[in-house]
Amino acid sequence: MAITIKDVAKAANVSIATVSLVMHNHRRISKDTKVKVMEVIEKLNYRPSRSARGLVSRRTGNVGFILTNDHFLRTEPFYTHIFIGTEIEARDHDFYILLNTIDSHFTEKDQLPRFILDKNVDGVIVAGKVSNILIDKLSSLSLPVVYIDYVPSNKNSSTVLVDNIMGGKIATNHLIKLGHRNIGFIGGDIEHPSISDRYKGYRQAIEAEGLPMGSNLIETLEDYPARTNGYNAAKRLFSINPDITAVFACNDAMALGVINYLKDRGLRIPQDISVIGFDDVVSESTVDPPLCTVKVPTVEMGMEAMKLISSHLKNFNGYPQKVMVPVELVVRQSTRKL
Amino acid sequence: MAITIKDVAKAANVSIATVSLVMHNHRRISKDTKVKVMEVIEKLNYRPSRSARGLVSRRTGNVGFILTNDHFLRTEPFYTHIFIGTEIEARDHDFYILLNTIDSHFTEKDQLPRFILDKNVDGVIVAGKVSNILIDKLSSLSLPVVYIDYVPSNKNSSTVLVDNIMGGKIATNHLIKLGHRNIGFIGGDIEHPSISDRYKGYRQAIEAEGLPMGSNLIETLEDYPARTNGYNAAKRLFSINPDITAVFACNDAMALGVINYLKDRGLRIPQDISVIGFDDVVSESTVDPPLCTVKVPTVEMGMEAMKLISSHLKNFNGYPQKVMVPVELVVRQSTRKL
DNA sequence: GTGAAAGCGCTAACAT
DNA sequence: ATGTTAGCGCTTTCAC
Repeated sequence: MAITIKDVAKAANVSIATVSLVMHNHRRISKDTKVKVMEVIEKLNYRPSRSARGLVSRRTGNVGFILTNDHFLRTEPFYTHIFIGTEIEARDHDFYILLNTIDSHFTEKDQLPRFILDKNVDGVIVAGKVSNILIDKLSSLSLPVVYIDYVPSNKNSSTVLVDNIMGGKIATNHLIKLGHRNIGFIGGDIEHPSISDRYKGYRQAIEAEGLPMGSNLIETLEDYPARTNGYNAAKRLFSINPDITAVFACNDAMALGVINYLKDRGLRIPQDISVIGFDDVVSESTVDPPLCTVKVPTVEMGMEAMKLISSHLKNFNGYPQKVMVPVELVVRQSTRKL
Repeated sequence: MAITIKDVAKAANVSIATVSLVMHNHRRISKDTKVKVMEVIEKLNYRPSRSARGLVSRRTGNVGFILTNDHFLRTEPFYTHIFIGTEIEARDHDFYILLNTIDSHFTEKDQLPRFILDKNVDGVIVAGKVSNILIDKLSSLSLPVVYIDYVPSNKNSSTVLVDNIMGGKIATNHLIKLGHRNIGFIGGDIEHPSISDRYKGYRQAIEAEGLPMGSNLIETLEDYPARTNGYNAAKRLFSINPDITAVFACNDAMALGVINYLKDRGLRIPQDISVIGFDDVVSESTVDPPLCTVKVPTVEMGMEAMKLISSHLKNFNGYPQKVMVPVELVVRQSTRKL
């Protein structure tokens, strides 16, 4: 039988109400009793029952984490690292994270995640792009929601976003500083806000330098960014403009595809062409040469989201907040000075 | 205010006890009332409160998932896929999975996962190799524990294991069938049961065929298997025995290292050397040529573990069970007929 | 076969 | 500043 609040009360010679007040460090408790009770709690190693607490306080102490299954099953650890970030931060806030993957094409007919139907979460974190139908359903729920790495159609939610514009600039400026003047951009679904922002940063850097930017330098496909797409995009890009000396791929997966294509054409990286990616999700030794990229602090993003949820939950802070996390250039051997 | 058991009872014109009995499909309930109550539950969309249930039944409805943080943060999705498998299966058993990563070098001083200290789980799933100290602590806890992909020092626990011996045989036989007679094995930490079993399978296949197996064909390093290890191991292997025509690497990460080494030496794969890996965690288009490997059904392993925990929890089935999951050859272009 | 009622461990309103 | 107490929603004896 586990230690209950009664055991603590008895051992400390106070009422259970006092113990409860101490646990929530209520102001109207004398220093002395507080210390005394705390000592007993410590000694008995008392942990309050989450069920009992939940029953009376109508809080579960759980936070739901929603992710599309293709995002979770991706070989790149981007979203799983965000997930682990929420878990790490949750420890400090005494929450537990419940994961639920959903179909990427969530429709009107699909059920909401089980933890919502079960009323088993106090708030929800959504990572990555999800369907507007889901977003609408969530926002009609009066549950705090924090979006990570995606700007929901419903604008007044809290978000944790990557500074993609800055990242696009940083990547492009790196190439410019290395002396490149003919820089290709390879994007995925340009409708995706992250991709379009990275492209925006690229444009800004190019224009700031007064470099030429014919439309032949941009190649975007509608499909989901993936290596094969990167391969095909590179093929098209170089057929349009063979004079390119450096490529900025909108993410590492595409960059790998670009590298594969260039290698197949017998070109060397970085001697013939410099390549830079985005995300830093590729293990350094997987690809030869190691990929120069822009690092996204995935674990920290998860932590930030958890902090936001927690502040919404604890302070009844209803104002949506926006957190923008910085990115960082990671120089590796896939780029070189011209 | 959410629907409670009282609302259902009132609407169905029965007592709350009856509703509860129906929910647990108790035998002593007449068909008629059962149908009637079920209809009301359906109509009102009633979901019992997990807190209330937990309070009285002393069950949380949660299962803990323990993983070392380096396993979770690995770029290969092996353990994250196992994790998602437990989550998928948990839906059918009405459990929630709580994740907790721990340090790989869990010592006497380290705290047990928070969900255990909080008594917030009914059972625990442990994936991958963990320290004996943790295993001992867990087994002294009177919580059902299921181990995935690792044989705990404490032998009488339930386990979900990969048929590594069979996998080693399958991989080696594939190479033998292609005409290879001089086949190298590259292993990681041979102390690790998975690795040693794969090696065992390799030996069995080689010996069954009456092929020579000088000790020069085996190269095991003590370090954790990783690409750099694979690279260095290949270097040593080929310096000892330059006549090898095919390499069986104990996992995909090592295989990538082997491929990198061979490419650096100017050898072509599979024309000059065939390479086969194990695990199938490398995206097909990441490596050139696509890696032939032995697929481990990771998601299914997670599902099996959840089934075991659930059966232990629901049937008070105390007998430890062992589930062995089969592996499967995945033929891709990194091997060829001699 | 069904209902009444006790009680799980806790919080919070109200008493003192 | 601390104690008393009602009651959160459910399961589970025990009556009937």
